[in-house]
Amino acid sequence: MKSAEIAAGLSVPLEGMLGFELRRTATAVAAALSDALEPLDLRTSEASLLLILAENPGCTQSDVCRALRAQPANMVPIVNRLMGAGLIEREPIEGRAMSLFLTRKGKALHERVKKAMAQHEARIVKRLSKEQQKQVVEALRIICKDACCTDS
Amino acid sequence: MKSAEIAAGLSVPLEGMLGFELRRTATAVAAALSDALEPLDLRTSEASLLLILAENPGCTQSDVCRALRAQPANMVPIVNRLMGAGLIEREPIEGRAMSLFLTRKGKALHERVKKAMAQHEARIVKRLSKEQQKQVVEALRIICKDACCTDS
DNA sequence: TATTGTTATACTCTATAACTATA
DNA sequence: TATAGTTATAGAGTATAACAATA
Repeated sequence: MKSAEIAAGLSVPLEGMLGFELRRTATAVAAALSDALEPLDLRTSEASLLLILAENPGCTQSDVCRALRAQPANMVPIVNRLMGAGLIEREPIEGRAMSLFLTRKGKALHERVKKAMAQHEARIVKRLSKEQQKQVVEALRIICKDACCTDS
Repeated sequence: MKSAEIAAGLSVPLEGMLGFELRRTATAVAAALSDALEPLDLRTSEASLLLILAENPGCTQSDVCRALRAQPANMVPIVNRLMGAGLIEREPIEGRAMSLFLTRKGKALHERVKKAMAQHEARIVKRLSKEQQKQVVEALRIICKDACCTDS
């Protein structure tokens, strides 16, 4: 007796399928994170960049792209917005490559981002044991690999 | 030694966080499903509607919305496209409510959707035991609930 | 008046193609 | 030529507000 089925009176063949539950949960979690970051006036992608730059000062945009498996084109507006907000700065290094750093303001905000992220994470895993968390992350990585590659 | 870190040369503080792995995996899985449905000229949302209508002939759009936790406004283009393709039809029932059905063509395509969905699902869980699958789905549901509600 | 459906709109993430600049 | 970054654009999902139609 699943509550969703009762409420809607419908049989939902998708319930219980991993792909469907995955999407539903990821959407809910993303929305929650978005809410948590709103007071900081940051989007998820922007907050991720701050976290990465804090741990990897001086790395380039393409470094970040590879790390996040993002498209270089999609990094541009993110970097631009953070630069506009005075949170990060760039220095040319080699070729067209740009080295990225947090400004003092960026470092200060990063501390708040870290806190917000940790709270968010704690909230979504609060009813899972450490062991369960580890298992889920491991399973997600396996699934991700099998979904990504056309491994015959 | 995680491969992503080696490749990029970056330390990615997000790796291992449930929220991040969730988003990454969900994105990859969604892309894979999208590819799997492309030969049928269906998007994920459209395929989901076919599945639901096959099991709940005669239900209304708002029934579907509640079942999928979707916004009514977002159902309109989906329903329109499937009607335009001759896959579903509607009958007025009560108030403004419309009863939705699969056409013969829709039923035929639904069979192919079911097969494609099953293959997709099999692909993404192929390296997980039944037990693991169950655990992951259960964990996802718990996470989803805790992310959704502002449960103090 | 409450429910159902519709329109219009906007934001985010993701993706691609075509381009510029530099070693 | 290969790499890094940029521009423009497009598609898909999700969200809200305002509206129309019907019991």
